[in-house]
Amino acid sequence: MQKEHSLSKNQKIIFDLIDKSGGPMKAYSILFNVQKKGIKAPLQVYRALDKLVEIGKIHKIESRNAFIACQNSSCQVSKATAFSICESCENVSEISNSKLSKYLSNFSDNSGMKYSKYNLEFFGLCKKCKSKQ
Amino acid sequence: MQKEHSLSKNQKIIFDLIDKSGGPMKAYSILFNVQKKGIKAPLQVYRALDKLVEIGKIHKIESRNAFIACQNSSCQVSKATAFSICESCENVSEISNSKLSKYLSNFSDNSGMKYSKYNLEFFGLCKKCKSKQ
DNA sequence: TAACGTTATGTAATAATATAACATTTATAA
DNA sequence: TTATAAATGTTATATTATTACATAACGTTA
Repeated sequence: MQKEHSLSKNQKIIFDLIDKSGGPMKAYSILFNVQKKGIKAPLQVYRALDKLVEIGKIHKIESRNAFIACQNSSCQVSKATAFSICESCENVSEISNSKLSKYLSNFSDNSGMKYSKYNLEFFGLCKKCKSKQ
Repeated sequence: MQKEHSLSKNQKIIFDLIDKSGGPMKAYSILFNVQKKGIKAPLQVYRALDKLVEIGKIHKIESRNAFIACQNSSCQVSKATAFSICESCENVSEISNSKLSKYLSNFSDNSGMKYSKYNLEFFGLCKKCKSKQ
């Protein structure tokens, strides 16, 4: 049993917003959406985002500067993430494929470096966008 | 035989700088370094970077907002990239491992989405930094 | 070479993303 | 309950990237 993180007020507000949105959200869009709840400054948002990333409740989509709620219930920490990104509609989903994660977690090259973390982003067209072409 | 891209003036200046640096460079650091060569504005840098990324001469390290010269001579287009990043000294190197690239290029999940591109970033401590701990 | 389309360049302004610095408050644990 | 860590609030600013518009260079082909 792992320790459950109880979120602080701002962390909870921001996590709930991202989680409910169902997709990736950008920091300033989050800020705009939580201003009515008293969160007024970028730093308040970034601090909550940092913490949420740290504990694995959300992930950052690096190529998009956006944040998405973890869709993988077993994901306690963000150390092995993989996403599929549609280059047309920008839909993002988290890939949870145990073969892939096993393969990457065990990957080592000839540098002698041991990797403790990875992030993988796949790009293409989702089914919907493909059919619209 | 693939078409050889001849770089324009600005593209060449900027590629040479990044290539010679031997590591990742950030856009505004590039700008600072090429001002003596007449490139004065961010947009001139970003335009050259965009083109160089497009033709595969450089890659963007998304998690660092930095650009590195392609270290893989066979890399004509940036569609399958993997990097190893040291979280202490920020050294970055491109991984060229045919098994890995084959595995990822052929990867498909149950979404039915066919991926045309991917970017993978591994994180850890390089040998040097590990030994210093 | 003239005319055309495409690619690259120059320049100014501004948008979007993220952090520094400092003061204060709240939660946690010894 | 006191001390320590974690979170918050606020202002200012740093960093990264794009919009908009004007001009120049290049490549093709009539």
